[in-house]
Amino acid sequence: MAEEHNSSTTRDERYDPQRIEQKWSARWLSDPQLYAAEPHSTKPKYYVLEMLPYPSGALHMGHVRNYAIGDALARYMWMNGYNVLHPMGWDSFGLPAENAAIKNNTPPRQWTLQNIAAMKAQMKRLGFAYDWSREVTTCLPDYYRWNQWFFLKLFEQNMAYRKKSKVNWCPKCCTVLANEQVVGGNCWRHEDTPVEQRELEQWFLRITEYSDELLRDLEKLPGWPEKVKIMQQNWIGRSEGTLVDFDLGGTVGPAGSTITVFTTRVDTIYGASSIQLAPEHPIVSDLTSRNPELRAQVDEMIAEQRRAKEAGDIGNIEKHGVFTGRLAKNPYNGEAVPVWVANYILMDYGTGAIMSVPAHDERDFEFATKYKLPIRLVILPESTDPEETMTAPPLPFTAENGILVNSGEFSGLSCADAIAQMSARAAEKGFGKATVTFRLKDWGISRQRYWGTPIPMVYCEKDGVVPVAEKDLPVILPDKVMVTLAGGSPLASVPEFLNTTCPKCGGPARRETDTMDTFVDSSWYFYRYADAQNDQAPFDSNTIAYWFGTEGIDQYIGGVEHAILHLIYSRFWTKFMRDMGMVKNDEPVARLFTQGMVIKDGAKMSKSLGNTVSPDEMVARYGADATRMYTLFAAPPDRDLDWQDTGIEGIQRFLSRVYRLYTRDPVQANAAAAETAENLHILEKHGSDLARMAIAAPETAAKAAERKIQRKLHQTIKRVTVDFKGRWHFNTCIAAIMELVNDLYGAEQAIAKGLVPATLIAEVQRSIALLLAPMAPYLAHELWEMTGETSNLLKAPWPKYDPALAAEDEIEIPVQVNGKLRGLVVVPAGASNEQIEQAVHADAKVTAALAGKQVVKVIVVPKKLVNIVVK
RNA sequence: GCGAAAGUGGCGGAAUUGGCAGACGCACCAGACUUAGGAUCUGGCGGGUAAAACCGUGGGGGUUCGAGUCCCCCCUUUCGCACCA
Repeated sequence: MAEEHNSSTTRDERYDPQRIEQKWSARWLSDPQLYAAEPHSTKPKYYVLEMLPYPSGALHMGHVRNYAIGDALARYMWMNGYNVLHPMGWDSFGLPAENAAIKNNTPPRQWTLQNIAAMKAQMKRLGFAYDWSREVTTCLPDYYRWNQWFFLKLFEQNMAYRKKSKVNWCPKCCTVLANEQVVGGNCWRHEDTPVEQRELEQWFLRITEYSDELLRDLEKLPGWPEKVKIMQQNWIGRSEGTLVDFDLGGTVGPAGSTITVFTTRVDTIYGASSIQLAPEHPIVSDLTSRNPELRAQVDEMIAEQRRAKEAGDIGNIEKHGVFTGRLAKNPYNGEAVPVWVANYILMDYGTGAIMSVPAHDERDFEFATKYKLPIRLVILPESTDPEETMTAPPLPFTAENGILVNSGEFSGLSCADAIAQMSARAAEKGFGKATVTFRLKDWGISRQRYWGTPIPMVYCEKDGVVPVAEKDLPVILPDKVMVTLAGGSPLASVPEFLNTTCPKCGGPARRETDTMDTFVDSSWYFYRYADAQNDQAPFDSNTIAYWFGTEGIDQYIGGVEHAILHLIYSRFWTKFMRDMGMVKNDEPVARLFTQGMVIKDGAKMSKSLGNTVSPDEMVARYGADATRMYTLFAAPPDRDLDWQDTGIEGIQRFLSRVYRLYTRDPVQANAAAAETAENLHILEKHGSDLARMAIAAPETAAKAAERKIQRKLHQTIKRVTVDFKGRWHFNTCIAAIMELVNDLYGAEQAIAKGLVPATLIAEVQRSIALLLAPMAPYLAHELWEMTGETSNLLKAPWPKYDPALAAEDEIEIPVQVNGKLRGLVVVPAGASNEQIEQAVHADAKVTAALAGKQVVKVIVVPKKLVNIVVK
């Protein structure tokens, strides 16, 4: 103890992040208004948002990186005079809380709130500048009651409906998953657990109502990564095609029954040689009703498809099928074609029935070859040369531009024209029509779990399915629940919850016991931030209009893993709210940034690989500033970051060097400079121009030293500003500051000798504090104070550079001969081309390289380079 | 199979529009100061050479006075999609 006190004189000399960070942390925490957004302001607004975490118990490096980027941006915008909204919250419903409850016998609520407290403390220790007065915790009734409120609105608008259907079931989660939550046939949370198919009664939201708009409006999002937009586009999967009815001739099932096929290539229909049905197609049961052997084969196909789907390699199964013995009539040419059932036809796309055109589709070709079905060519390649006779292409010929042949009256048309005319014909004759199908399906939100928002519906024997009255919200999630993973919704075992009265008739009724998908919570949480305390409505529309404007959140930052799930649901929710008149913006997010992963030893950090790095440990060892700054320095933010333990030490070394620039004792520095004269001569021997000058002409030397530092300062401000604002290349911002610091150390002798005015030194010190403020806020604040500043650095104006001061007096021009570097000439910055050429010809190295050669051409690129072409 | 991104020293990465390839950092080497150094400072650091020449941005072609950067072909890695009719 005593020793620590004794060392106090030297303690201040050393960069001690723990001491500095504790000091500032205490100050920041004592002012809850510090990072508060202003409700009204004359300043321009800026809403910067990072994806809220799931409160798993501890932040990982991926979080730190994500939040370090957002925090740097928020702080930068504050310094640029914006009214910044920078909130944080907790995506706190979900399965891990239930698993933890089972494992540790801790109630989910308690477990979750403990985790939130722990992670919030971590965030505060890291110094992230959040407006905690707007904190959103999705598992608390004051938030989830609005989920329920929205559900009622959706129900009113017929946008929420109940349907029995085949759904994805994760046996580990013991609940249903949305299509978006199935990754390669497996559960998104359990990547090695195949999803099963179950038939269940479920609540769905009609996201497909917005299929077209969700696709079209991607064009309104120039601030989104192309990659994310393409992923969404693929997910929505819009496909234009034609429905065509093939008549079964009344031989099957109800008289006059038909099979409707969906095709994108109706132009090839004269080449159709069979109909292929999905094994689960409803008409198959009619077709197989008097043929048990056929039925058995179909059942085996269904089982096979299910197995393949669960194994995630549907698409690789070998194609096979079985002829049903029936024929169907092609309405275009009257031809009767055989009806087959095939294992490669999927019931959940299109109509579950296709026409098979082997000549112009690879899959059909493979199938037809196997079963020796006719392969009839009906499209020929479009010839570029009109003289050339059209020749038969190799099969299958799947190009989409060609000319129809063997297609009756449509022969001779181009494929595009034929599709239009043939679709029109179908509509006219009543056997089909042009149509659009989507891969996107309605969003199933029922979950057979406890820890989620109760769906506010009741079931009454008399009145059926009845919504809970708005005034009775929230439907509170009961605390006392035995959570188990044994099938069925845990809430069904809580009589106090389950048994209620019907809002309509007052008679006995049962509550819905399923809870909502947690992606409901995250679909609109960022609106709640803008008006988090509102207990009358989810939010006030005028407040939203202020923070969202017409384009949405100014900058959203998060991982690309949410490219489809969260981001498509959020877009849907915004469009629904807009149609309800609640918001004016069409899209929730104007600009999206997806940062790269944090990896180590070439792999994503994971407990199973044992390559995790604990933020707490890093903060304890190197401080929050170094930890944050390293995540910004090690790679540009959009790329994966390869964590290196020695890398963060380099950052800490840099911060120490910066700190020392402010603490260097002038007396000691002067003592060090006592040997200046001698040092100058040593430096001169090392080739220091400044040293040479200081001996020969002290006045000129002083000017030169001053100018050199001043120029570097302004160049640095410029580089940091441009890279920060324009490109988000924090790594090069930091590199630029490092260069400035290196130069200052290089000028140590000059400074010690008093060649550099104290005012300039002070300006440099203030500027470095300002430039570091977004990235290393603790140290920056300390340095700011050390320069004698008393204003709050958080909102101090970002430094400006003077282009005139940043400009070089002299520039070095590389000289090439035939494109190879042969010399370097130094000319005044404003030198004309003639002057440059003169200097070039005066250069010994260049003239040597030119000796005996004939100059063909001299290229002078102003201020850049000279290239002399010789023979 | 389709689509996208990437490939630069021992490593992470610079090079904004075609103009000195390798900024900055790590690691490493040498030196200084030290009782000591896992502190700090100075210098070196793509290959090659005694020094040059020369060779170098995944490979091969091309455009250009000049290519990491633009064009064509190919290879590798990562990610996304995948019987989507």
